[in-house]
Amino acid sequence: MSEVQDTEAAADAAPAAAGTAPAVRPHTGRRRNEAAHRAILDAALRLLAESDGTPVTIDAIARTAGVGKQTVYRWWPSKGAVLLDALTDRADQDVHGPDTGSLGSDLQAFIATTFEAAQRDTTASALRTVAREAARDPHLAELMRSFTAARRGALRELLARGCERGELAGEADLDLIADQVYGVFWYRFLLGHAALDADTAERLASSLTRGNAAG
Amino acid sequence: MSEVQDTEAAADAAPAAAGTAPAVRPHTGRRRNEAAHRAILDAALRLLAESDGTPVTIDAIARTAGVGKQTVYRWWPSKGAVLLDALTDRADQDVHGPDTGSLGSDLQAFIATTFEAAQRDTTASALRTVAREAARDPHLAELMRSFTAARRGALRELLARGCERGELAGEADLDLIADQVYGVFWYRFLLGHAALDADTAERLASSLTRGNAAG
DNA sequence: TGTTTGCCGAGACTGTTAGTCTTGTCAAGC
DNA sequence: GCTTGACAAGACTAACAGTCTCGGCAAACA
Repeated sequence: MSEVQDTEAAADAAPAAAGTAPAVRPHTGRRRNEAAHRAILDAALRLLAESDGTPVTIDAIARTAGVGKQTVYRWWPSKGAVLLDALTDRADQDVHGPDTGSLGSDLQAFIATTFEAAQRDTTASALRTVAREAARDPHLAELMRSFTAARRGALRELLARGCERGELAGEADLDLIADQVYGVFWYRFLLGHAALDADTAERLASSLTRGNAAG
Repeated sequence: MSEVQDTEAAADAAPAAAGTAPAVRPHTGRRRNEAAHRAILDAALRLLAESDGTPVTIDAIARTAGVGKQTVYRWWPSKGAVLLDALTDRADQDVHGPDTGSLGSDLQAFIATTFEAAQRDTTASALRTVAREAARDPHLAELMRSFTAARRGALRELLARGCERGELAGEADLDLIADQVYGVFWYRFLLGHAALDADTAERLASSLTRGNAAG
């Protein structure tokens, strides 16, 4: 997700003919400071986790990281990009559902894991804040869309395996089932009117399995 | 939902004893202009409907309504309150689910109606904008919470009827079922990655009915 | 060693918007 | 006619995203 521009990658290109575009030349000057990069991500994550719902500002991130604002914008194109990068930085990027051989237990494990991961203290507040910011920031919204699409895709695969095994009806709408899972998750997560606990995960999994079973 | 302060309502209270709070006295001076109130709501609704995702500003509402900004704040406490009021102004406030005697058809009708209502051109854009604003505005978020709670309550009643009739298992989690409906709805409505059509409503209703049937 | 290049921190600056405050006007009642 | 309080207009404040500028410093190279 980091937007590091690699100037050196093109350094071995042939020199441009005279009179055309300026010659590609090797990188010179001071290099980007990886420590600043990390400090920004760490600061963003900490502020996100500590946020009580109020938006996290770029000024605060830069100040906390001991970094100039311009440095933030040198590495990321917008505030949203920093926030989402901070959030996904340490999370497994390749989501992989469990594969126990039974749809019921796979699904329940997947849902329970999702619920649990979002409840972890540092994550919950950060995720909520990012979701809130995404509502206003089209750039972040796009990043969130691909983020959620990846998760949904993993769940869909899990469901497809169940379908192949004949545990789900052939005409079952896998996308709708996935959206029921993530719909409940986000709805409860953002409104906070009801729990997202292991018991809920179990009920949800069994309701979905029964509701879309073959036969 | 209008936050009209009714100064006159307390006018017939007994005069305060000397030395305590100032005496309640009848209203004097120019009265509030009901036409301005309506003009603001109409302007807000129109701007919400026309909004292409960019936030609707108070300045724009006031200018469109031909009204001073202060007048807006005289009637409503915050921008969010105006927006939600504009949105709910014409909607049925008392949500009532259908009652055909069969859970399956009741549920399907309820979901289909919900999906359909949200798709109406003027509503969809307005609802999306209000949801986006609610993400940043705690006051509006609170109003939205009670707004959604009312809808969820109507759905829950519908489900409770089905439960009494024995169409749902006694141990079925009615709140979870309701949250699946509204979860899918908001998830798809806000992300826009999949349709909210009559077919989806039917599949969702039947999946929920089968997944939580008695026996 | 000295020069060039480009990142660095610091912070001033611009533009936008929510919400408040001010001013002069106008209508309702006494 | 006087008092009261709503009214339109718009100046003002405070936040915040994102840009720009500046002097400083480190990496490569001559």
